Amino acid sequence: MPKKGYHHGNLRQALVDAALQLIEVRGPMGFTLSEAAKQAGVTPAAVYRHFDGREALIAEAAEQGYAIFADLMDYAYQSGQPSALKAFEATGRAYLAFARKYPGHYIAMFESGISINRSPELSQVANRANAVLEKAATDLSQHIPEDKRPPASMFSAHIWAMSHGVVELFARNSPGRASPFPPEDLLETGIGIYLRGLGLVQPDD
Amino acid sequence: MPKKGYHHGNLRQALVDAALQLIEVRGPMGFTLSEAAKQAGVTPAAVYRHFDGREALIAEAAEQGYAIFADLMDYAYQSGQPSALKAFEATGRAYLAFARKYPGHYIAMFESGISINRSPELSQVANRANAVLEKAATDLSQHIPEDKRPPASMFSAHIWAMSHGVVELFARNSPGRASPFPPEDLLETGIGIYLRGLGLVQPDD
DNA sequence: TGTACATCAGTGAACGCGCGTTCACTGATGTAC
DNA sequence: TGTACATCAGTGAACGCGCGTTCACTGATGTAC
Repeated sequence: MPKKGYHHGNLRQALVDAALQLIEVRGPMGFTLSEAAKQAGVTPAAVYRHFDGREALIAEAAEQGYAIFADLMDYAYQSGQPSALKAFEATGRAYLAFARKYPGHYIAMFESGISINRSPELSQVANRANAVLEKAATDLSQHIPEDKRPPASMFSAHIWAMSHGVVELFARNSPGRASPFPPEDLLETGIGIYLRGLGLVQPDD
Repeated sequence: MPKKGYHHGNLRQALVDAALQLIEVRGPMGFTLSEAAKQAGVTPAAVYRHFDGREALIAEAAEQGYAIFADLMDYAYQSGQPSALKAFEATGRAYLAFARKYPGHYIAMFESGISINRSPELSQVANRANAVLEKAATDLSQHIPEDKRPPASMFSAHIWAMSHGVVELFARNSPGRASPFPPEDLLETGIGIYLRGLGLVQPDD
């Protein structure tokens, strides 16, 4: 974060980065605009040159998070092609990998309390992320006999819920609530059992 | 909340109740000691007659929540006996029912950031709640062939994760993130598919 | 039953603090001539 | 290349606010005699 004198050069992004780090360390509500400004080497008032206020800064952090998230999910999905099953499993892993690698973004997105409908840009990029998971679920559900096929959106909601639950309960440093299993294993086996329940993987695999 | 004059009568519990309501409305960090005191009809300083401070008040709310939670889970478990399957499914439903009926407690327990190891009493009652779910999982896993039986604690972690995920993503009023399905249905079907994956319910059920 | 007194729950004023936000300003940058 | 000037990113002082916490106090309660 080199300060080049009076003018910063790239303050906007420096503020977002500072916010992300603070959100990660202090929690979604422990984040303060003033501290983010200080960390970027700037007066709190300077923030207002780039953002409408505290909330707008968090929203930008979340928006960038959703963009990374969507890219990651999409990459995972592509990497599993042409197997619908492999693609689906890869997106599941990508979810947890994202939460681990970008905890600040993850918190801004899911725990900061900002509404997804705050701005058109935000809701658009959030929907893009969601669409990847739903696409993977739709592909996969083609392999289930039509009459016992659950709606793909339900299917993806199940996986999303389990992934999110694993992250929140076991992958965050919630003191004293550590699982006896690595979160990655927990999610992998959980999704495996779920898919077997759908008849998508063989009982003896 | 009748104030009986100078002495309140049951201020301690009134403060906990006020805290719960505020936590529910304002979020885990939006809660303030001063506001809870005001809502209980009392000076902020009066809180210190009953609690060591802000955190202790939240911890008490969480502790009461865990106690209710454990009772509810236990009741559900008992109500399903002697069928291990029915007992297990009932505990799953009880999880969501608790989150819906006691949102303030739920948030204090899982989203306020207080550590479960803050006090022996807290960790004890939290473990009691957890133990019920694990017991139900253990019972049920007896019906799985021994060689392909996952550890019961993994099993219960899966269900816990999915339940928690459904609550956080779809049962809370996260604006714009509403599921197209009622959370209860989502959890019911999700657990159903998972149990089928374990070979515990028949494919044609 | 009535009085004296110990207990202790709640008061109210005060504290220092950091917050988000505003405002008139200043000084670095880059462009026009 | 050098100068004048417009632009605008960041300053720094100030604001009002509500927070958690402390303290010496007061007055209601309930018990001993």
